Amino acid sequence: MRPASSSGARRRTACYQRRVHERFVEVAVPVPLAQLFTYRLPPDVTAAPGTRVRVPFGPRKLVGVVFGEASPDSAFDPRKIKPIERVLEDEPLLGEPELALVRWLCDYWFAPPGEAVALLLPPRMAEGAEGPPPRTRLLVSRPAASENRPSPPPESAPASPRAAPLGAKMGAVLAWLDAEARDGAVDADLVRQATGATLDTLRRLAERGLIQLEHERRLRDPLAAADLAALRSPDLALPRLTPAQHAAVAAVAAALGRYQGFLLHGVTGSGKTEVYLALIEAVLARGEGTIVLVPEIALTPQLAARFRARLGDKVAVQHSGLEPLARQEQWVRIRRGELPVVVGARSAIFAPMPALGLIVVDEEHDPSFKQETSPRYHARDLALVRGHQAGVPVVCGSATPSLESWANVTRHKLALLSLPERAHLDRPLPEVELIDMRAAPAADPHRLFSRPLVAALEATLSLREQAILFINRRGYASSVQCHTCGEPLACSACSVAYTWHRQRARLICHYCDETRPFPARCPKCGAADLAEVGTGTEHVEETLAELLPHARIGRMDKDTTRGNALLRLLGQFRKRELDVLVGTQMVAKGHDFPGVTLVGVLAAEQGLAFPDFRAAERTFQLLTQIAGRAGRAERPGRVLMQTHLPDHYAIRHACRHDVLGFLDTESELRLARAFPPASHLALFRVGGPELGPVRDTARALCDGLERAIAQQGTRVSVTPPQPAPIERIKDRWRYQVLVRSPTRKELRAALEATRAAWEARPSGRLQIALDVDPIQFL
DNA sequence: AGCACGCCGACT
DNA sequence: GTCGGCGTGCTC
Repeated sequence: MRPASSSGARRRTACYQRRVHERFVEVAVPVPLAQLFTYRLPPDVTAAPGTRVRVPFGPRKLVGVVFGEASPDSAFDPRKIKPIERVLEDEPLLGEPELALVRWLCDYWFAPPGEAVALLLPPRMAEGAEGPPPRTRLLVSRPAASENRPSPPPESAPASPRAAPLGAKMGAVLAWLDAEARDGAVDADLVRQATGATLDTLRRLAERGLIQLEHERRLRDPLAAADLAALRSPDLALPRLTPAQHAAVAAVAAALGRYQGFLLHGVTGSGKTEVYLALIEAVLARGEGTIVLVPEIALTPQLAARFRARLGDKVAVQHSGLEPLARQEQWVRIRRGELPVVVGARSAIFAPMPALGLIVVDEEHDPSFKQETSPRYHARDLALVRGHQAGVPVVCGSATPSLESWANVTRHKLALLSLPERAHLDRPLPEVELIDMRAAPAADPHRLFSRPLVAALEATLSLREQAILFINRRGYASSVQCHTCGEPLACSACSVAYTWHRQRARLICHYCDETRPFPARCPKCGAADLAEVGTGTEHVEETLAELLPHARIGRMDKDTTRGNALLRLLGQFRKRELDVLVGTQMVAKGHDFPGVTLVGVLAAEQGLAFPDFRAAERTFQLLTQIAGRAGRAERPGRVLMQTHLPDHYAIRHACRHDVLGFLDTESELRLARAFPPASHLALFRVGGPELGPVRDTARALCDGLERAIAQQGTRVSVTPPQPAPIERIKDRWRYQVLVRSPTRKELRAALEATRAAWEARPSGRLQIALDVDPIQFL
């Protein structure tokens, strides 16, 4: 022991004690920076991980989330550490499991923690708002006693306000109530609408005791009862499982209570949903909850309705169009355990489900599970992580599994469950006929329809059956070209041709939404020689109307499904008020149309030319899904696929419904070309208003990566900077650098080593974005 | 992402 | 003479 003067020792002790009592926490602050910030906890203040705190951040105040205790050996200058200003709640809002999931996300996708925690909170609460206020509605009723009560004596009339003469509005309200709502209460809004009375009138009536006003607390129900009735499909009530379904349910049920990943491969119509429902019921019986992830587009209320019909009001539905307050309220109710089933798109993986028992990812191959804006993450992959962390099984279902999941089956990371037969349908999958458009006789001058397809449509209609026509392009023409100079009309802000929308009579850029009228002359050469090129849904609809004048035709694409129009269209088609539905890939997803016996595909090869190594996979999945739409009820189905590329393996395998054959072929190609799942990718996107700096930044990034790789001696490779397939969007140039590695570890090492280069914001209005496991390459 | 600071052009 | 353009740097 070192001797010390008593005063010095005392000073040291005091200092030491002060430091011991000082506690620091790491806070995720809502800024796009890939780091946590350390704050001092004021004395006697505690903030467990998952608590929201208000903190000073530069010149402003922000609401962040406590991630954990700061490590004492933090390199950050302790004098610069600021204290937390306020702790927003006594009990942590977020649980440790959810925080662990977000930590994993940040680590794997290099995402800013501040942006990632926001995924865990409903919209307003991330900004510091309190929990959702209870929503009430005002109810109006006549007091029961008033009917028998004698009218007030006339002599008291001038003195008592009760007896003051009733205004016309007041009288109308009373009359209306007596007529329409003798017993029970009515929504005040309804009364006001019917009688034209104001809230003030109602209040005055209430003061006189002539009516009664009361507030009723009500829950926001995202799925109105009306939708349920309209969409209930007739074959819902068939809970008997086929042997294959039963085996799948048994396998997963046996794994409840521990982690196990499953790939449920079931052909279209094999009843995967029935398997999910049986499992969810088993999980509910254990007192646990289930998260069900569905692709964005499949969030047609149809699936939700089916879950509701079976599971009642235990189901939370997360809909992208859900109002913030409704979403907030659902979040609270899920957290309280009142809604043990959550059905939602990718963000539902963050649902605050207590006692999680199972996670289901339906249509696991769907690209919409990948978020394409920061924080970029893949919900299917996160589902497996959450399942692993929580120790619960995860079921990924698809008729056309992704190559990634298929590889995981091969590597024994996922257990394969197969539903080879269509359930409750004595029909095999429909026969698919390929029509080689290079040889087939055309039925119309534009050669959109082959004669066999038109004949099949006529036959279908004459039997009073329905058809779906699939063309994966919206608008009328995919471009407008000058015959004299050959230039297509292009958007001024994007390197993209305008799409011609004849119905709106506008040329529209699908990337920046800029529109302009169809010019009389070519803006380049002045010739009045502009011609439509390439076919979209509008053109198909129009041509079909000419070929089949008596057919009732509906069109379903992004342009016709604004707001509630999608539901209306689906309802009309289901009720057979339409004979033919022309549409983009929307028509392929999940809708169950019992009356459809014919499916026509207009350009099966469309999409194969995409500059994306998954182009064949996408096309195969889309065609297989479309083909599965035919003949789902009592009648056999028929599929006709028109194509100019009848020999392509994606099309051939789709025609034979040969999923395993496609997966084999494609797996080998991926291996040969070193693309995922045979390798791991990361994509850097550089964007900015001027080409030069963008290209230079991409170049520098590339050089830095190559130096790091050489130094590390790994097998990672980097492509030279290349313009993105769409080189310019919204007046910004776009370049990309692709990093490829045989192992995840080596990929990460290269990315980590160059962190400083891509994390710091480059000068100017340049930006660098990193996308780990990219899906979208445009 | 904000927000402040700072250094050069056209206006009350 | 100022108001304001957006380049640059920082945020525990």
